[in-house]
Amino acid sequence: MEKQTVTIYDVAHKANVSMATVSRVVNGNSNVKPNTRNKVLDVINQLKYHPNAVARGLASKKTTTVGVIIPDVTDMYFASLARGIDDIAAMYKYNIILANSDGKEGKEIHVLNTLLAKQVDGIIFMGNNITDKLRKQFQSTSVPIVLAGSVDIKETEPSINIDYIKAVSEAVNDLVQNGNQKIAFISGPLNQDINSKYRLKGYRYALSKNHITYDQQLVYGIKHSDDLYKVGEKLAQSLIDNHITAAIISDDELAVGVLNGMKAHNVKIPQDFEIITSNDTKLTRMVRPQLSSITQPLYDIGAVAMRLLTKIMDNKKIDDKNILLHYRLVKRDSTK
Amino acid sequence: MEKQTVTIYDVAHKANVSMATVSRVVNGNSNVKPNTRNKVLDVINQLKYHPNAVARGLASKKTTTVGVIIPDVTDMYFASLARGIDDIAAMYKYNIILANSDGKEGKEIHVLNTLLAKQVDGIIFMGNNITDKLRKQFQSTSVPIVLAGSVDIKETEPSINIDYIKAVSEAVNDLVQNGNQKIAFISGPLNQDINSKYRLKGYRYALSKNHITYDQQLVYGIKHSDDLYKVGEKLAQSLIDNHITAAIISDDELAVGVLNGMKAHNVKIPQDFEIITSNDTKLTRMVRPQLSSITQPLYDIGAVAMRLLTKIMDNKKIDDKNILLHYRLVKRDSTK
DNA sequence: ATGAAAGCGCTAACAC
DNA sequence: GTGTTAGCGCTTTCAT
Repeated sequence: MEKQTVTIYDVAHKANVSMATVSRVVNGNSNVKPNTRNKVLDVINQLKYHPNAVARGLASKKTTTVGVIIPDVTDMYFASLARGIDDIAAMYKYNIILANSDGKEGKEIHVLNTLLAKQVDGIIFMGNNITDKLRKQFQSTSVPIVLAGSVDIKETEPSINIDYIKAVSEAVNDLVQNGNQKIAFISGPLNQDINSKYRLKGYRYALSKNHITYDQQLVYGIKHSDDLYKVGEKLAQSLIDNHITAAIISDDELAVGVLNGMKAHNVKIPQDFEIITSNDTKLTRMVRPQLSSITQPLYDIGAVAMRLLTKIMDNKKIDDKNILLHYRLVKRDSTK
Repeated sequence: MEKQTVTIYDVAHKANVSMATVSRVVNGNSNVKPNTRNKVLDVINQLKYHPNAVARGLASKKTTTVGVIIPDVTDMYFASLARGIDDIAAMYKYNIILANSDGKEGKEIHVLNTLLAKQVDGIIFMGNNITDKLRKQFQSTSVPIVLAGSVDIKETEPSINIDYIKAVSEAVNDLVQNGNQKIAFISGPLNQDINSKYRLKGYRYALSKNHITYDQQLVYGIKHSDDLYKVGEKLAQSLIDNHITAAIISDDELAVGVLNGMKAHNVKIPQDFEIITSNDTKLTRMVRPQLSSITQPLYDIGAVAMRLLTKIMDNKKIDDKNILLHYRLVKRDSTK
């Protein structure tokens, strides 16, 4: 009872045409007489013929699948991008192979190679850090790669991001305007470029603009952790001890942790402590007080990345390879 | 400068062996003299040969990829399952093609067929409702399918779930023990079996056990919506008007909405209103008060589903095709 | 232990 | 407009 596969040959045979003709109607090639087209279509229906994408992929050297490397699907930030990616992919008849990397270089490289082995037509990479080794891997393949919500300081690959430097700078400036002098910078690992070379830079820029001296003590670079929320929660004590009155935080879960941690210590938000977070995931609106945030067009970052990738895969020339999408600063209830 | 693909032929040629032998070493077949194996391995490294998975797929009729149909990756519940699925898939050297369906029958069927066209070796389906049409599609393919966190009232396909009836029943019983008489049942659409045939059943069972008459007025079946959180928030007024003092809620985002909605109306949680939610996503621990919840082993549901799928794909016989994983009731701060 | 050769199901020249 | 045919890169009998 193995489902006997019906191939293009069977259809051709039964319809009294050549395989080429069947292939043409299946692929919507216009060079087919309406008559024969219908005949073929009929047989296709009778036989319940379904094209085999693997065979097609081997013959045409295109799989209409793209690889998507993501640190963790359960991270709202990346999941939101992934949704944008998949929607646009579907729109262009692509499928995505999704692979979690935990942001670990080893996994990233491994998964990149299996994706390549599967002959994906393109790759969208998400990750907080592009190491030299990884960059080298990127460059050693001819398969197009686009970075989504992920910076490459060397900008060797096309990418979609927001201007993290300016965004953070604006946020910090806001905090200063509200009267804060001791503002914490809380982010993921500082050995990740996005934190040290972008966000922290924006932070320092805003401080200097406002003639506030940079204090290393106020910089919290969280090391890689499975549960940023908990880390944030535990940070509260130190924040209080250091007499800090505000924070710019790079991750929403981390920010929620800080928020709850502070509240647990009876610190009033925003009266005694202000928070601005960075990703504007739906979390920001679910906690109380709602978190003020840099807003990013999460879905669009993914969507634009995928759209850009399709262009590159189609060999269309692209004008801008490192695109910055618009961000805004949304004041909710964690700022005065 | 097109990257000239090096094939198994090139390796065979340069190593002075047949393609069959190269194939054997690549696939770890033991029938190769250590000597030749090493010779081949050497050449593989020199030539930087990488097997083409598409060609392999066509020849072997196995793609080592499985399709994963998910309503929405940005839904924490499903994303958590997806993570479990991918981890186990990776462990077994499978990749996953992830496709969002929005839980819409049309999309589900469409995506199922493109997955099949891509010759996936198996499929994991997640969705709140299995329609007759969908079930028919499932049955018309010989590709194994496993349902994860998704019930099929007819149990035609293998599935991994928790016992929703008992879980909800216990939760409601708890609410009654706490003195509540007017307990709302809040869930997604009641035309979805998981809500009407399972959860609601558990709710009614607990009520009758406690001699409380079932009141249709207290049953809130939310129609399909993009933003359950907002829906929940708006529900508060009605809950108050109906003098309801507790609720069992089927979705965490929905529950958070209700929680915040009630708080906005100055209703004290849990003193004046108790909430038990159902999925125990990390959201439950991020809001204040923290939500009491039925706890589900989210990651494991996905992991077990994938593991079961590998067994079926390997034609191993399976003992239990409809598996119920353990749940518990975790009392946090939204219950007395 | 190794090789020869026939496909896997389709596409893409190229010819007519 | 339609057909012929040579691959795409690999696995898998079947011999030896």
